[in-house]
Amino acid sequence: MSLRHGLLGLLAEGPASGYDLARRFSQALGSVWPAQHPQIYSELVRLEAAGLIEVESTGPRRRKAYRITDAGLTEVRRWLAEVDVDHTFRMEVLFRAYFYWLMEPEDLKAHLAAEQRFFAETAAALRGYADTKDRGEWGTSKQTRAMRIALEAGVRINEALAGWAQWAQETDVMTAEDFGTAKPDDGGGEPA
Amino acid sequence: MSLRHGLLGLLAEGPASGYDLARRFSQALGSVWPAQHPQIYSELVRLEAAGLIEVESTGPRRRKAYRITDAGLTEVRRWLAEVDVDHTFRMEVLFRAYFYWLMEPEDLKAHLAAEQRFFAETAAALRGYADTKDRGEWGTSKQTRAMRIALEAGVRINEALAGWAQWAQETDVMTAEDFGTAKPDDGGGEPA
DNA sequence: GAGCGCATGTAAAGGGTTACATGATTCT
DNA sequence: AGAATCATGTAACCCTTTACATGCGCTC
Repeated sequence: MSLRHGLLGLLAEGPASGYDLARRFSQALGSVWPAQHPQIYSELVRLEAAGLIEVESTGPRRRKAYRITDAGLTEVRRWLAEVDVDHTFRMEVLFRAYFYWLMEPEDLKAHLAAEQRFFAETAAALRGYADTKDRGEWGTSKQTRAMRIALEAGVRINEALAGWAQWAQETDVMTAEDFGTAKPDDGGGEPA
Repeated sequence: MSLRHGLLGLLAEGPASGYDLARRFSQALGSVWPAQHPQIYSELVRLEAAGLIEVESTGPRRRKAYRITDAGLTEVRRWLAEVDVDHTFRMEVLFRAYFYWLMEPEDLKAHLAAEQRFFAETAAALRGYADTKDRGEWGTSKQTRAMRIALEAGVRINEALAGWAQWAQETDVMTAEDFGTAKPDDGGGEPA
């Protein structure tokens, strides 16, 4: 489970409320690890019970800000240093590609064009954001620099996918004669 | 939920058992949409109850092969054509990057080097597989061509991430003086 | 005082993983 | 005969999403 450690990581930057954390997930973080507020609030309760975070202050509108404890800081660091990275992705976009052969050629063309646009726009937006970091508009703290690195990955992945969508449209791989006929081929298609 | 439609998509290629499908997920598909056998078996039961698939045959070792029905084929196509793509990813690799500032510099260096190696190797393996497709070793069916497109995305993403990991190691963004000190900065780091 | 955004939560359902369990067939 | 692999399933638990619910504080 990464959410637990993600929350600890965010709280390592400074105290924050569940609402604050949910906002950060809905922005940058949510594009690589979605999380909605009910999950965040309940995870915070568990983290507090485990002594990894504690209530720092209460504000207006019964706002509760949490602060990370020493035990919590140790735990994030342990996660980062010792727990193996899970390299499996979950990307519906690519999952769908395996089934493109079931789509009508016009639908597929439109789909790929829309994907290309989407990824190119996302990449451009992230690139613009990265540029503001490079101009120093967010300071030069360690956190900012780490975010810059994460941002770079986002830019490159979105650029790569935009390029892929363009390639897929241009390649004749999918435009051959038998494509888009009503029925699938019989048989599995395993090689000799 | 994508698994339901993924199973339908695979069964559209031809009849298969739960075991077969689990194997395909553990190979190529699992890298973009993980699924273990208990989930697959129980989903197959639900798909059969919904009339989207039916038992085609029973074989040795009480093997049960399923075949997609016309309703099932219609349903995958509807999914591909009408249901909006969910562009959110789930990538622990990138999620961690937001918290790199909490890592010891040596640990981070080693981590990034390992990531670069991993992605470069994965990209190379996928590229090799894609080449066998381009040499026609798997035929030229629609399915093969769709898989070729999915494969290309895998190659490009892994290449992009290998490049990113290399860039992250080379950039001085993370190697500045204050990195790796025991305590995080105080305060949130929001801009002016 | 009406409406909006802040802020927190609960409940229920759905999706996904891990552990456990079993039996059949093939290979050596 | 024993080991490996094929093949299916159940149970328990955990993670995640969606819907429902509530109240406070600020602004117009």
